[in-house]
Amino acid sequence: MSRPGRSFYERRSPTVARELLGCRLVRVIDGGRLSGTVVETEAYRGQWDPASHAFRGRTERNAVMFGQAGHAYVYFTMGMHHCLNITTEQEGTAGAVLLRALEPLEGLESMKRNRGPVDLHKIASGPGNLTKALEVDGALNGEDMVRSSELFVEQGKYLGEVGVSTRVGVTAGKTFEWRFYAEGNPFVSKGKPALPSKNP
DNA sequence: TAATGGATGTTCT
DNA sequence: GAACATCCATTAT
Repeated sequence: MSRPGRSFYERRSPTVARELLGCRLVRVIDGGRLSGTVVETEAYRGQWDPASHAFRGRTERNAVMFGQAGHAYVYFTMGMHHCLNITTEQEGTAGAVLLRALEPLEGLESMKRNRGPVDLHKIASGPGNLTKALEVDGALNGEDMVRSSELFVEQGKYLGEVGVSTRVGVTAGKTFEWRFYAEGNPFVSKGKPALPSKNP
């Protein structure tokens, strides 16, 4: 299985996000492989994207988003969870793709141990659950996923129908439909409804 | 089955 | 001090 090269990631975030569907995310721990097929992603960019961490410019936390493409951007959110992104775009331009859900392939027993007794379909469904299942945390922030032996992507192609929607859990930037998912795949996280019902 | 809110810590205003 | 790229248990329908 080959890996996408640097140039795969050095493109616009939404393009990379769509093409990551069907690829395999691999996490190596103590020589064992935990992996799964990417079934849900979200694209984030920089100054044009008000939902992005990089919208207000470079800070200590989001510096990785401005660097070379193909690196891991891991951040801690909501006091509880880590989220895993892969940086995109040309160096100097901010961009990243958030990995939201995997369909588990290898290391299922380890993932179950990491997550506790939950439904198989939910083991790596949702960005916080995904990082917990694969034991990804801040120590991997900045990791070069093109060269890393601990965390990387293997080439794959998704041939099914691609669903598109607004991004989950963001309050700004709703004009961009930059969430991509494998249509009908039970491992995709449902997220919040796109339009919460409000009384008039 | 759908909606609500608490846990929890980092970042930015 | 407020907001936040979340998750899940609890409550209401």
